[in-house]
Amino acid sequence: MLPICTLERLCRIFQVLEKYELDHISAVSSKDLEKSIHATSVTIRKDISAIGRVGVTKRGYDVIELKKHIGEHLKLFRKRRACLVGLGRIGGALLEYQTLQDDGFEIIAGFDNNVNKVERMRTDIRVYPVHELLDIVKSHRIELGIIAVPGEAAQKVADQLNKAGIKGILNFSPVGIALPDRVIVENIDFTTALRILAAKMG
Amino acid sequence: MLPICTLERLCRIFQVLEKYELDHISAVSSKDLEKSIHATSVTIRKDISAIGRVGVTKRGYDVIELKKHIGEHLKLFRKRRACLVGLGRIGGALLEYQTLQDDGFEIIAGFDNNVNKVERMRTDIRVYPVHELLDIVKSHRIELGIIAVPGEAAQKVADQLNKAGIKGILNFSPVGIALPDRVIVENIDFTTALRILAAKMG
DNA sequence: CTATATTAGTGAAATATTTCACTAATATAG
DNA sequence: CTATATTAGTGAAATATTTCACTAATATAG
Repeated sequence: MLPICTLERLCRIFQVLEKYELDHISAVSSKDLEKSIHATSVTIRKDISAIGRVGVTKRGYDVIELKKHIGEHLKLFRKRRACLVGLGRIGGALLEYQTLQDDGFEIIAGFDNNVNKVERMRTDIRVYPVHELLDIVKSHRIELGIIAVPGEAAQKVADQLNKAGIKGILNFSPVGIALPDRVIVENIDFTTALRILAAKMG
Repeated sequence: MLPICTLERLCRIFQVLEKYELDHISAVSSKDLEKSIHATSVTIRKDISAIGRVGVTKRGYDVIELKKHIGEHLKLFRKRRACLVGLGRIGGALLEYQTLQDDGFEIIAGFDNNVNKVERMRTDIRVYPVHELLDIVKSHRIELGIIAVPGEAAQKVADQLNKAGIKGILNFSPVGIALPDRVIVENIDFTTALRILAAKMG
């Protein structure tokens, strides 16, 4: 198994490569990646070599090839069926990210207690009331849930998603959610991120 | 110096303690924190003991006291003057987080190329066009910048903030920004977070 | 064509981080 | 009151991660 930190850096490298690709830059060295990945070149080479070598001496890595290589090893090209719970500001911001639709993630359903919210959204995902979550997630075989509800509702939503057999959760709410280890949880918490930043600033 | 990972966990513990405080729970054990922090109790005890002991055998930690203790060591109670660049969906969502205003962060100015955006916001921060960024950040001695602009504008904004002498940046744009080490950068990237989640899901 | 510089790859050493295995303290059950 | 269970704290061991120090390859300058 790949170390978690390697896995995280590889995802970030993947992200950066996408930008290089758009800029039609064909090759990139581990040294080039240092600044944007915030790791040393040797760490980056170790990370890449952990999934098999693809670099060329003196030229670096072929952008397209490396991206493909990382994507395959991390199974990033496999379409993931996802749902979005909570269609407030953050939920809305997420739907605007078409990258998600482009790249591996397919948001199949939205949930909100106010079903009319969909009318204000520029998207065509189906929106359901939260009490239908269990059924819809099961019947559409959704494997990934994005929680964008207020903190006080997050654990309840997480429990529902868990009950429906979800495999991973991206949690935007400011409270940590507790679930069995079977479910992978990634947190994105603005306030904590700001505090970490402040603490690092000293 | 505190290890980065300890520092990050302490920030998360701080966050969780806030919730306990609201629920009027007076004491918490390292075991209780395990699930929400996603670390073992012994790691949590090590983290806490790294900033000086405050626990009580058999009872755990006093919520209020521990929160105060962490806050002081991490200088989380010091007001930080911040600005927000980009008032689109994400910027808007951030402004709604009153926690930021409550707890250590004071958003003093907003920047957007469309200055009229302020009218749609339910907030009373002053909004300026981006070209005034350098002046405003300097004159208000803002030490922290939040970048919530589209990827293609992020590096330019980061350079401006750097030039204005900012100390830390919270970057919501999906591109990594390159700055001298003097500036602490913390990234929040939805797509990468989803990919990390997907990769961990296997 | 040759020397030099740059770059990937990698085993080993160094460093960082977590976990083990224990002690000390004390609340609680009986 | 006594035994037990629970919890914090912590040095040492174990593990994970990064960095060092090197080799091999090759593009580029001259």
